Amino acid sequence: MDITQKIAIATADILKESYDHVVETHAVQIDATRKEFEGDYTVVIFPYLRALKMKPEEAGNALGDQLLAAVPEIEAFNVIKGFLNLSLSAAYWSAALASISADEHWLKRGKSGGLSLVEYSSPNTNKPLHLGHLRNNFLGHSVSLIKEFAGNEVIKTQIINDRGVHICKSMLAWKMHGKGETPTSAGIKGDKLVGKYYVMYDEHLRAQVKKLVVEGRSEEEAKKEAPLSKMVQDMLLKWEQGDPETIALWRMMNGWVYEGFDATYARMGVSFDKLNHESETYLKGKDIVKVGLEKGIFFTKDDGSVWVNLEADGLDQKLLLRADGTTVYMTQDIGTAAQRQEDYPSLKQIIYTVGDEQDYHFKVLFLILEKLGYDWAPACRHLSYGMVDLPSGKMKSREGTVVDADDLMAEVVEAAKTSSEEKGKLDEMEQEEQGQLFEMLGIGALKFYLLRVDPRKRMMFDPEESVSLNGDTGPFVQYTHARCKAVLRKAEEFQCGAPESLSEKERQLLRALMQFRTVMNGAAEEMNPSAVASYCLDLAKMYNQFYHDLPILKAVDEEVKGFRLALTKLTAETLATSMGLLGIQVPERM
RNA sequence: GGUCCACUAGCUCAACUGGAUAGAGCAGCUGCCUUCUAAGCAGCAGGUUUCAGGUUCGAGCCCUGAGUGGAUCACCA
Repeated sequence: MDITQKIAIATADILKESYDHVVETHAVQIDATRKEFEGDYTVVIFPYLRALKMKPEEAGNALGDQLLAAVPEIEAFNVIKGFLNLSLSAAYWSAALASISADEHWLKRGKSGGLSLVEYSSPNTNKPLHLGHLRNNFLGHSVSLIKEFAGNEVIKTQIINDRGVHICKSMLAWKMHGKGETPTSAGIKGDKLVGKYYVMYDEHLRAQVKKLVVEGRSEEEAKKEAPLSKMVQDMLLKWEQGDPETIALWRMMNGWVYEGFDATYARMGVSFDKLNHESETYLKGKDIVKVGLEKGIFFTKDDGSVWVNLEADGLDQKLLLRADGTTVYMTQDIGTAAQRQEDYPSLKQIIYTVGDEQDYHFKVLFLILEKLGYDWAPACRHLSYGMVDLPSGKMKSREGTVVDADDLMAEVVEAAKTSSEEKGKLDEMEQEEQGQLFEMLGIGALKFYLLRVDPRKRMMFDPEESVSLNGDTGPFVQYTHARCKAVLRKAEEFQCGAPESLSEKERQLLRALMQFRTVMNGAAEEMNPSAVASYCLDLAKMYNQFYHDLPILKAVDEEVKGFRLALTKLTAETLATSMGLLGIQVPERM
């Protein structure tokens, strides 16, 4: 049993037996003792002062005496104000380390928990991925891993927005100006090529609009009447009617984009178990809406459009089908949810990784799903994250301030290479292995940089800082792991020792290592990878202090040496596992 | 205008969900490599937690009001 829990139970017992004061064990507040005070764990006793009718110090001493007698692991205590600081024995700590090191489940995934579907990425198929997608993908992927580790079965999924006007724009521009250009002939990635035509369309359209405005039309009229707009609408219509030539073009250009995306995803280290194509699920949305209409969950307006009334839930009315019977965004999301229920009958939850500008949309979606009677609807979550800002402000494709995902990844890897070569520690490493290491460090730095911030918060992207390998960064954690490994390579066979006394650094490190499961479960519950990142940093800092202050291989006492080696081994494993949950690999040497 | 969300050191972020003297990193200054990896460690400096009230043993965190910034309130996705 966890020692803090043991102390909590003992505390509750004492309060009940001696003072007739009933406290739930989970309500007993026990924290790690702050480092400026003597002790390992601290019981906060302010809440019991009234019941005990004592002053803080008096109550602390009374409780401390009884805990000392009741819990054998406790060796000593001190009281400061309303805080009872408990010191645990060296025997307890070494036994704890030995037990965790031998526990084969400690660093392995749990088993309980239902089937969760995590959706992320979901880009439009008309332009390449950018910095915003990186945050989205890293978050979604990491949350999948964390949920899985906590015991859930997880299906990683994305919905591909392969339908609608935006892709038609690229298609049209390619048809008009492409001269049969392909990714191979142009020598660029497919997503980049399609993006190029999307931009081209936009430029031509703007020129046409400008001309019309000069001729006296309003901005809005001009946009509608521009020849290109009409051609795009025409093309969309043809697509919906299944015109073979249009469909073929659509297939080809989407194919280019997918190939490009796949290359980007591969480098990012993210993957998907299941894809949903919007071009396939939007029709299902229509069907579901019709069913809901029959059940009286939705209603029809005079023009024939279909709505849902959410006024009773404090929201407004929301359109689900246009008067002409075509679908909207919400309809498609309903259809996709229904499709998923069919694909996975045991589905318990869907987690949607989507920017916080869509908070309202998901509030509405979840309400509708609940009204439609999906029993897993209340468990659905919107993993809502804030936008990534640049020092120059918001990213805007119009102004060319978008940070391209491929470019950025190439940059961070290059930066990792440069700094590594400056340090010159890798001379003995094979060329190929070096390449892998730079990749690991660069991408690791980028992922860590984007994941260490609370997902819900908007964050600032500083290009300089993102490639930095010093300070609170991924490579700092990776370095610490490599450092542990270096020690372990030099060590002979060892057994976890049981020293007679422990130093402060050893206790701190071990206490942090023992926090592992609690931290991971919390991160899973909150869908918050930043909690894992913070944990990695804490652990790495503590290990480095420990490493710096105390000899490991050169410890004189064999018990001490064994203990410190065991600490080193567990630290390496814990760091590797934790970083793994962020989707970051750690090297053996660097 | 309605609703929602932010605001913490020069900058970027923490703070175990109400606990001790609010912590890290970066940037600045200063030390430590003939001892297990210096991508490290240690130190100095940096704060009225946007402001004004309130709740209580105790508030960065809860409540009220104000300020600043952002999102959203589409028959776009």
